[in-house]
Amino acid sequence: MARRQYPFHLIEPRWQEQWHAGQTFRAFNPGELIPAGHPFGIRHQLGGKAATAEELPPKFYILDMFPYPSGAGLHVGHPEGYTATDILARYRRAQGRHVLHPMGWDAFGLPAEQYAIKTGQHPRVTTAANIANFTRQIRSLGFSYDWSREVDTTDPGYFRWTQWIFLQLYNAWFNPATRRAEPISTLEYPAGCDTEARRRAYRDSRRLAYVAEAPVNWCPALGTVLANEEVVDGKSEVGGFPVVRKPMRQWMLRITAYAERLLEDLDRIDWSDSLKEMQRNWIGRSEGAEVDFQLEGHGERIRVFTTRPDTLFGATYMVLSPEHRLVAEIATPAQKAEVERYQRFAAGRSDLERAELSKEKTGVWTGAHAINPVNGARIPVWIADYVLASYGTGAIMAVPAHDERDLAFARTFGLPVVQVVRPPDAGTAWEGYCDEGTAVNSSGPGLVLDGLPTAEAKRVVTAWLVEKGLGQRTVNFKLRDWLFSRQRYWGEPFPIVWKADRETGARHHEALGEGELPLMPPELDDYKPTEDGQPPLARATAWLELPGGTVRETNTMPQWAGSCWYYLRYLDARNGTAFVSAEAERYWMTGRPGTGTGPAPASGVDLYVGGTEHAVLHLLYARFWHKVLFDLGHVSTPEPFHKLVNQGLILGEDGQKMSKSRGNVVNPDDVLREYGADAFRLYEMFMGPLSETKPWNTQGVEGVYRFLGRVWRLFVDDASEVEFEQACAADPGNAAAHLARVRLAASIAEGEATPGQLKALHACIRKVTDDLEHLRFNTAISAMMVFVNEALAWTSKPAGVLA
RNA sequence: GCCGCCGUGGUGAAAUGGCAGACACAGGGGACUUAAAAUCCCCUUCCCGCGAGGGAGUGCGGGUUCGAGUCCCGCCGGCGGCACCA
Repeated sequence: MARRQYPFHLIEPRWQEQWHAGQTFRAFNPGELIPAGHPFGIRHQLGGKAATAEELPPKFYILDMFPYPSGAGLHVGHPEGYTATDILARYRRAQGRHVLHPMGWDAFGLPAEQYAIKTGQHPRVTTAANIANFTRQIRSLGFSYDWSREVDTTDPGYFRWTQWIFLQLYNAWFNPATRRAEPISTLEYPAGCDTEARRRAYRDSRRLAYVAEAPVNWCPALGTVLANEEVVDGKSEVGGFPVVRKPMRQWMLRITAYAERLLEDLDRIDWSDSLKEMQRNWIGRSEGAEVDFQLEGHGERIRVFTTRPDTLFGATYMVLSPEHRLVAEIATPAQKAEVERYQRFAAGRSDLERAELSKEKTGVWTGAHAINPVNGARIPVWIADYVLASYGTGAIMAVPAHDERDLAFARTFGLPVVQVVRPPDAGTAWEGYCDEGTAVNSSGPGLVLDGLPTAEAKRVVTAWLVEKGLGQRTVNFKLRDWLFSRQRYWGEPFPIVWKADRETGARHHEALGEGELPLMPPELDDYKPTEDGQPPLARATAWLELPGGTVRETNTMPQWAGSCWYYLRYLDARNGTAFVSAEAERYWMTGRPGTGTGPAPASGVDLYVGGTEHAVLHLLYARFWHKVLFDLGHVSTPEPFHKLVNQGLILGEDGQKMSKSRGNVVNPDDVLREYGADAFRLYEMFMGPLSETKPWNTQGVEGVYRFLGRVWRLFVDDASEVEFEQACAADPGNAAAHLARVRLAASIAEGEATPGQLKALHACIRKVTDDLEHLRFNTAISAMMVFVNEALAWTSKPAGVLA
């Protein structure tokens, strides 16, 4: 180990201990007593008072993405974001703002459960041990968190409210007229709902939390289903295990009802373009039309969705998804066997196989024909798995001349291609495919599109379809409802029971009352998932079975449930009667301009820093829950996170992603022991811009460590430094006492600063201030290096300039 | 394939449209030292030159501008996301 540049091992723990003992960074809610001696009370002259929201300084809420406390301990990526937010928290406090800067644990999750399966040790035990280790590591980094607000998603005092929020979703429906969630009691029943059973069925079909039997992503290796967002390239995001489609009865959350608002409200928040774009793409809004095609010799019509109704004249065949409800009806006897064979083939193909073979088109003709409504043309109806059952109407009109996929299919099966759009640059040869242009060959009885540009042609043909009762303008979304149940042990149990009907024996679900929360999970000896998708909770018969044939729901919630609202629990973490008090929520989430400098308080969390891996998971789910809570009057802002910044990934020294198998993982504990928390933090900020991906470099840590040594020597008298070293060598036990005898350097004196010294100081202050406002920590640090390098050369160092 | 972001020394990176490479790392030289470590000083984009100095230079090719790393157009390369979404 290199010689210690300065005694950080004595300085850092001392301050950390003092901050902890004195709750230095505690924030106070309106109405909460502020102890007389607390720094916040002294600074704002509120000591010994219970200040109202009006008396408190304007808020600034700085949030970190709380970690999953894994057994591996803290990763160097965690402190990157945490240091950035901590610097800003301290800066805003210095500006007179009331800063809320909390930390907690996203502690439900698969690793603890898998460890339990292997060892039989209860996840609660390993989770507690991991949290203790994370706490130690994070404390030793000296962050200014308000630990009085610490949350743990696995604490019954926390997940009680996660269950409560689920009940809010369960007991609400989305009113398309008001575009808001409303209590289920406002739901009006259509004619025909004349029995309680029918009303219940209708009600249950409208709830924001509902049960559906649908093909889901089943992961046999994990023994659970997964949300679309958790499946990457046909494999589980966690572990990379194969995922297959399987029809199962699952709990769903109606996030699709909020698709339009989730999209629109991106415009009112301050996120990076790339992140907003990712959410936009995921929501996947597309405008188009639904068009009905009459089947030849059959009463039914086939409805398709298209974004290009202007190409209707080029539709030369139709394709239904293999799962489409009309397939069995329309397949002609001659084709029936082949159609059924194809249906089985398609059903057996995993998502992975579909993705890998996406270039090769497969399909069969049903034997049926449909009539193109614009020109009366007789076109064949095919089935193919390149048409998805779950998007649009599960059926398309194929326009091979103007759609690449249709063209590939048409070429494979020798179907006709008819050009109906001429590209704008008419000079170039038409290669069988083009997007926008001018309509050609597109006129029939009562409808003339020829010569119209694509946008105009869309309008004209849609109006014609509406007039004839053959179609309408439609908007479709890629976003699917959120599959919300998991077959796991280590998650929140659903506050739901299934009651049996006395006459029919059929079961229906009912919610527990709020008074029955928290619903604790049962104790189990065996946490193993089952092969058939039965959750482990189903083994806990004593817990499961209630009087009168009633049984509990045995699925649990996904890990996202707890992280969907933790930023709200921080506002009032110890509240036993509400998930957050209305007053605390209003104070911390709605901005009130007031004294102090810095930007005006934002609506929602002022600054949220975290990794980009949650772009379409946590960040979309949390916005959805927040909007539901907003609609139901539980929170006062439409969006949870005003400004969001993604920290960049920190790579290993070899420029590769850090991983155990590559052996390039940097352990924060080692860095801390060798260089101290300040050097560690400073290095992570000095590496480069916060949002960039950048490789770790231990020599770079030494560079900033040397800088901190220069700062130390700028202030400390050379002779007393030598005495300190000698005293420590002679009597290591009293290092702290030796440290207290270290003197200020003789060159530091009271006295007038020269114009040059003042200029250097103010250039530094100006640069650092400006950089902090824009989160440019690397250049702020370099400005301080410049100043210190210059100050070291001064023979007389005025105390006023250096302090 | 589509969308987004990004291409600057040996490396991490700086640069409201105005002296490209601040600040560091690595490297080279020197001081101190018996020696090493630590510290301090000097050099360090590339090419030519002993030197003074000269020339080139921000992925490539064009353009706008008095002036372009920065703005516009077209390529090439890298990273991330989406990927049969009709």
